[in-house]
Formats: sequence, structure tokens, C-alpha cells
Amino acid sequence: MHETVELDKELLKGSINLLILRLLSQRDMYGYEIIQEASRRSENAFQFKEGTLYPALHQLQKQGYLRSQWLTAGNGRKRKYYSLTAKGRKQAEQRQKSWTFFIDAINAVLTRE
Amino acid sequence: MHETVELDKELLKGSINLLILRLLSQRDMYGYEIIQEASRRSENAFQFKEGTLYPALHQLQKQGYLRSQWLTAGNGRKRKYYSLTAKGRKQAEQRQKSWTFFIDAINAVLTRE
DNA sequence: CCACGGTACTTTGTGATCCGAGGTATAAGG
DNA sequence: CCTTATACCTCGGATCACAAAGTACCGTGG
Repeated sequence: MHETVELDKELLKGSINLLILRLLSQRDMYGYEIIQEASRRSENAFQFKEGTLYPALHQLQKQGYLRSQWLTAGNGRKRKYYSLTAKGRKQAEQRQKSWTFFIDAINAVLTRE
Repeated sequence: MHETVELDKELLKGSINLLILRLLSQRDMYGYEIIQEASRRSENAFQFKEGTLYPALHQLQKQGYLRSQWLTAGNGRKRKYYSLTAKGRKQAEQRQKSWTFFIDAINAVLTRE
């Protein structure tokens, strides 16, 4: 019975897009895979819900950051693979910078006198 | 003409309560002061809006984490000072831990293979 | 052979949250 | 006086995470 770690829901907000873009900047993935991969890397701290991830993917695509294509795996399963557009790559970098900036700002408030 | 740094609005979510609790764990403050102090420490990265802060304070008080009292400054200005309750102090610690945990999880996803 | 769990995608409704905008009131300074 | 800064409050719109429910397919075990 391994302890389920509760991740504050509020803190999660706004980070999903960053994580999606960064994961896809390493390799193309399909939605379900993104959920599993984020979970694996964070040692189950993240358990993206489908109701969160899929709409986020659709939105990012509509904004021109992602493109998608259906591929059929060897076992016959159909998967919708997402990849970054050029615009998406820029956005991934931009979000990474915003992220660092954000963390620094929070830590400054938390630690400074 | 100092550059105004844009802080991604999305990333801000969920962090306000943490910042409020942590600032108040160092000393009692009134609302307007919290805004200024967060701005000062973060070198203007944070500019809490009043429409964000005051409802957040009210909510934290309703949840029993804060108590408030009106005080009149030497110049005659009335200010509503907030201070942490015992429950609020625990909550501040808890949120700090959640924050660290959250950052670690994000960074794990961002950097891990 | 079929029931079931896991895979894989989608959409709808709900509740929470940030904040722009507007309002009130007072003090200080030109 | 009249503006600016201080100091508080609230309403409404927009956004967002997610529970829930639905569809469909595959592999496995009884």
C-alpha cells in the first residue's frame, strides 16, 4: 500500500502547458503517453487527468503550437501523435524562461527579508 | 522607462495563498502592505491586484487561518492588520512543503530522461 | 467465448480562481 | 481645491482543472 502523494491542485494550474510543450520538444508523443510519461518522471506526483490533458492539447493545437496525426501501432491501436510546430518550439522556450522567472520570484518573496 | 516584466498569469495561480501565509508568518501586515512587500521582494515581478488579494484574505480568514484587527496608524489611517492563527501557522508550513514538492516534481518532468 | 481491465480518445458541466473595473473614503502635497 | 497615493471592498467575465460519462478497441483469464 504505497502512499498516494497529494499534489495541491491549485499549484498545478498553468503548469500543464509547460509540461506538454517540454515533453513534446523531446519527442513526439500521443496523449495517453504524455500522461504516463509525466507520471513516470515525477514518480507518480503527477497524474494528469484525461479531462485536463486532452482539452489542453486541443487548445495548444488550435493556437498553432502543435500538429497531430493518427498513426496505427503494430497491435492495431490507433494513436493521435502530437508534435511541435516551429511556433510551438519557440513557445516551449518562452514558457521555460517564464517558469524560471516565476520560481525565482516566488523564492525571492519566500526567503528575502 | 523601466521594463515591465510580464509574469505569466497562469503560473501565478495557487501561489497567492502560499505567499500570503508565508509573509504573515514573518510579521503581521495589512492588505495593501502585502501587495507592496511582495512587489518589493520580487523586484516588481509580482504585482498582486487588489481584486485578487482581498478576496484571498477573506477566504483564508473564513477558513480559520487568519485573524484581523483594525488599527489606526499615527497619521490617522485605518488599516486592517492580519495575523496567523495557530492553524494558519501549520497551514503555512504545509503549503511550503507542498510547494517544494511541486517544484521538484515539475523539474523532474522537465529534466529527466 | 466472453467478461473485464487496460488502452486511447472525446465532451460536458461544475466549481474554483484571477483580475479588470468600479466603488468608497481619507490623508498629503502642490 | 484637486490630484495622487493610500486603503479597503465587490461584482462580473474569463479561464481552467477535472470528475464523469461516453465510445471503441485490444489482450487475458476463467
